[in-house]
Amino acid sequence: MNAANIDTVEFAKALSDDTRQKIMMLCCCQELSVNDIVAASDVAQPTVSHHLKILRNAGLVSTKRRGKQVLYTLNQERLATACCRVAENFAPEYPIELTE
Amino acid sequence: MNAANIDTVEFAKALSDDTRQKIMMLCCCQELSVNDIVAASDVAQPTVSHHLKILRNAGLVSTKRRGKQVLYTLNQERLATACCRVAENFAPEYPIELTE
DNA sequence: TTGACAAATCGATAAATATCTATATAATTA
DNA sequence: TAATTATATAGATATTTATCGATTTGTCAA
Repeated sequence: MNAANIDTVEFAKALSDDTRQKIMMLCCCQELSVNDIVAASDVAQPTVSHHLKILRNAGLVSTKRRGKQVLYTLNQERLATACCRVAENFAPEYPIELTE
Repeated sequence: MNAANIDTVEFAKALSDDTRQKIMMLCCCQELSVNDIVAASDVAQPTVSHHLKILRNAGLVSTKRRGKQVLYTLNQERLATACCRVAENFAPEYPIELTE
């Protein structure tokens, strides 16, 4: 009920944009508001929201509201699991594991 | 000189299409001609060639000519390496390793 | 060298997507 | 409640991409 329901096409689509990868790097290991991300990127606020929605639909970010702000953070576990799933599917001869 | 030069956006773009993932599954663990792939898929030959070109540019398939045919096979090592690279970048708290 | 087959490229078209401005919704504060 | 701030959504536009039919290029065999 976790690794099982990863859609590898949706996962890859979510990853397949430079702006989104930048956003992902930004909110990796920390919680950032949308405005924080806008300030750190070079696109407009609605564009950031658009990308965050795609990432959220793919399960790659989690959200939490703090007052007026919505905080986003990268869902690293999901991401690592999805990477393993892709490798399982397409590189069965090179087994990959989540260490620890 | 291997893991280093993986462009994670190019990698994700290559993965981010249903038809391409089907093609990848087909030529995983075996060498297939373009016609073999066309026969096993539901798209036209130029479309298959188009997708193979994208996969080849991303280093995800290797080619070999056999007479009139060109054989394609999935580059599993590259794929596994790319998955690890993505996980390293975006899930540093969930270290992943190529076992063995 | 001509004919046949395999794959790649070209050019056109349609669908998907990234981006923006304008506006709506949500939450807080005066 | 009205004003303010933060985010999401709507609608428009431009770019990218997937797809196809037609053609070209490459390889082999008669």
